[in-house]
Amino acid sequence: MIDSNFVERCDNVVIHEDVVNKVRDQMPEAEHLYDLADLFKVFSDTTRVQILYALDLSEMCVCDIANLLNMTQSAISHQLRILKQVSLVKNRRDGRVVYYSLADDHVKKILDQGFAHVIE
Amino acid sequence: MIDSNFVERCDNVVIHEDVVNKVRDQMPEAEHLYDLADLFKVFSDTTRVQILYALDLSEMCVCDIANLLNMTQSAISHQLRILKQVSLVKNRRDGRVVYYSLADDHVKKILDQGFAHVIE
DNA sequence: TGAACATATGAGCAACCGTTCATATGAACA
DNA sequence: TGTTCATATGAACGGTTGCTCATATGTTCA
Repeated sequence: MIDSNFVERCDNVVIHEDVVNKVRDQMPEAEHLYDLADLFKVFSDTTRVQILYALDLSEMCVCDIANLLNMTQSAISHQLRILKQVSLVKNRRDGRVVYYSLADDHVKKILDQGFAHVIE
Repeated sequence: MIDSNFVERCDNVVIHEDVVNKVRDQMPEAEHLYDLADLFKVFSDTTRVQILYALDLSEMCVCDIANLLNMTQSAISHQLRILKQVSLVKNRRDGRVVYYSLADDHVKKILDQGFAHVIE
């Protein structure tokens, strides 16, 4: 039960001023939370999640991924560009073929943490 | 170095057929990955991330959150509805006031896992 | 060098999303 | 009971996003 005094009407100021002040003090920096939402945004598309899980199993070239997911080479390439921009995947060139793989195992940890919540 | 034979031209079938088949076998169910992307979608908005971090610090009513984040009561209420639909927050009513809190500590784990990646 | 091929990329479009605005709901208090 | 107030919600609008299509880039090989 919250016992802080009702300071003002809600549509003007706050109801529980002390609670709001306490939370405001302890909140992480707004910029960090903005970056955090941006990070999750990358994980919020089915195609990208599928790509990341595929790359966790094996490094793959663009064409293989396109065939695995039954999608256009262009669509996959666009998504890989996004994943690379935020350093979730890295790539290496071997002749004409470009192989992609996960940038680090942190990526998998984030995926798995969410996955655990989904399969329950 | 991947040593599988080049089976077909890329724009028709696959390059590394064995790799694609192996990955296809080991991939999590497509439906799970779809749900996973949907879960991350909820975390992919700054407003919702701020709400979740705030609720981790203290249960709060709609009006307090609106004031904390300097946003409309309506906007916050819409977002809380989304968070409740996917069971990330719960609420209790006390008279006219509705207090929201995190549904479980799994939510914080997902946030923190991402946060660790952001602040590095 | 020129043809073939894997990949990258820019423009454009349709679908989705988060906000605002107006209004409805539901509880308290006079 | 009627007014007040906290919250909920539907419609609408502007911005974002993921795909397609066309084309560019860069490497190989004849």
